[in-house]
Amino acid sequence: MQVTIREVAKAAGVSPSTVSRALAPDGTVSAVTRERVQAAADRLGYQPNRAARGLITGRTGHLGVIVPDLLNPFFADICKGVQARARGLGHAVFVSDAERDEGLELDAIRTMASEVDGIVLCAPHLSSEELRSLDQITQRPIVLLHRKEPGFASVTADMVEGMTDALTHLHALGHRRIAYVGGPRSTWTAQERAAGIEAVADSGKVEIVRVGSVAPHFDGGITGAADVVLASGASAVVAFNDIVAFGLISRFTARGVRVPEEMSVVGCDDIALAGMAAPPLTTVGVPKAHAARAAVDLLFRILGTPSEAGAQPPQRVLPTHLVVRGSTAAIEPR
Amino acid sequence: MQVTIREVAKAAGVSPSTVSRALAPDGTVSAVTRERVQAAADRLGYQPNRAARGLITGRTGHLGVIVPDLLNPFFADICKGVQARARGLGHAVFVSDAERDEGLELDAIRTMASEVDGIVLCAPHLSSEELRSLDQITQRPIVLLHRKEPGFASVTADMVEGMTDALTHLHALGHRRIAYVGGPRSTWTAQERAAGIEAVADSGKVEIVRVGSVAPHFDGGITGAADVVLASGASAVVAFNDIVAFGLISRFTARGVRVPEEMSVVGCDDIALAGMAAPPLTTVGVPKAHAARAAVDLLFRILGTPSEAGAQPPQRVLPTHLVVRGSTAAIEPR
DNA sequence: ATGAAAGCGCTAACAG
DNA sequence: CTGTTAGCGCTTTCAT
Repeated sequence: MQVTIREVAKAAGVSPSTVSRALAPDGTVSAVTRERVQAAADRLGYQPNRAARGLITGRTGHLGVIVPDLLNPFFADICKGVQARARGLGHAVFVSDAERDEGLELDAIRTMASEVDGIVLCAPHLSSEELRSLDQITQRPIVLLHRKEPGFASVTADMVEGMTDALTHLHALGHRRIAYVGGPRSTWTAQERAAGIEAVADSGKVEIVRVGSVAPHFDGGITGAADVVLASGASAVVAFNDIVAFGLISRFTARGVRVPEEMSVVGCDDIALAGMAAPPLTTVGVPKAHAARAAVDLLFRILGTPSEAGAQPPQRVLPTHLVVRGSTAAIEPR
Repeated sequence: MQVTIREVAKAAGVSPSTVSRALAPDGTVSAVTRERVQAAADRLGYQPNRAARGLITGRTGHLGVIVPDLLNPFFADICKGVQARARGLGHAVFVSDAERDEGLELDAIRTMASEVDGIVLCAPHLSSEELRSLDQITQRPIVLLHRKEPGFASVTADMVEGMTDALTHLHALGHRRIAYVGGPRSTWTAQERAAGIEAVADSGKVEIVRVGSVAPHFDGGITGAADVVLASGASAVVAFNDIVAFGLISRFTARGVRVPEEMSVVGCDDIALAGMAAPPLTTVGVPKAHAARAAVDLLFRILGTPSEAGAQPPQRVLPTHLVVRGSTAAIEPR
């Protein structure tokens, strides 16, 4: 069936434990032995059985990542980043798609908890209470990605900065009345981004028209929001994310409103397809792969250091970068 | 740390082996004992340790899925499908992104093999020989997704049908000279799709202009291909996939060629964003989630039945569906 | 129907 | 530096 450590031991003429040590990064073995064991292992195609190892070390060598929806390229990107970094650190990763469902997010965490060393969690739908309660149950460290919560380690993007840049950019182009189409109100992300907008609105340089909240996918809800934007007299619109921005543009185009000549549109996330759209989308670039890698690194740092009870785990905030493309333009002089 | 079977045993006043039997679906225990054990397990919040179980049963309860690039929504969709079905069947899934690299595809398979019950493999970059050699090594069942290979179970889409539909659609719109921009020549997928095109080309109803092969992402290579298409005198183009189609459209637009008025474009895959683009993309819809589910089901069927040596494992071919949107139109009368 | 014992493949003491 | 011993948590003979 599978080549075990005993067979390698026999082939190398040593004991199983010596093989174990020779293959461990910090095992105390002579260089000669290590080489001989390594050769035998390679020749036999030995793959250590992580389950057996985990049984004794308490480490599974597995990481988990939970996202609300893999169909959203934003999260696919995150999975890719987590996976790449984890591989670099010798860990395999379980991916769980929670289907934008609060219950499934909880389920996924509980199921995973006993099978991984730690979890990178993107769970915008979970309430703070649920999040907190869960920390008691799963004894595995969790790093929140794109969500900040007291008592949790996290990696987030500075959305106040991002939204400020977006609105400043539009202001510089002459726009004074700007619509904001928000995301699902119950999600942390939507609240965070809306807060970013409000922070700027308070400055009074531009007038913000708040247009409800839409589901972050391309559908009827967005169509309605687009019509509201059109009726509002705004000359530019910032969308909750790129997908929503695409939906708005599609509707504007259908209504004969040209982007960016008659309406500037700014998305958020900078998913890969943002640059491929017509017109290419100006958007608030949120770090994805980078944030994912940072989250994994944070997880490993926590795994490496015994957590002091009561201490606030590290929270890392990454910068955003406004990516100016073709969907924004100077307001037309009349 | 974690509640083990011994603690449950003690709490229920029975032996560990009885707990094991009581909790197994087909364990031979008296109803009373089972109930008592169940109660104790629930009370203590017992979660069986899959690693320990797997060590003895040889089943891990894990599945693996390997894709060439999670950033391509096509594969993200597949991961989502695999994950959803696996969860329904009580399995967690490892995802591995091979970064469009043949070596990493092989690595991923080997690494995973010892940790999963089976693998859903999307590996367009692997050669047939590598694939075959690998089957000898990993004793775990593999289901090929969107690739067919003798000796392997597989789930694929009928690309001859898909390409036929695409070209028939364009023919009906009056197009007679149609370009085809192919994908990376070394990949199975590109060969398969090109073959689909050739099957129709042989019928002689339309003239096919074969335009090189491009990497399936939005970049300079596509720009060049778009220019070749423009110079070829074709009035329509079929692209290897939707991403390439987006790239072509972008270049056409930049060159002042209107889509679909002056150039019809057909993509392939029907990724979620195909319908959100401007214009919305006409594309050959390839089953993704459906194929992913079928692959998982096939994997479980194989796991459930002892494989007969030499027998050709099942190969399932799914239909495609042409999705007509706004990027194709009747040729303009002159 | 239940308990005792023997490992699955591996690592971590403990000797030597 | 290396071999021997003893399990990790669980299932599975084999007795009873």
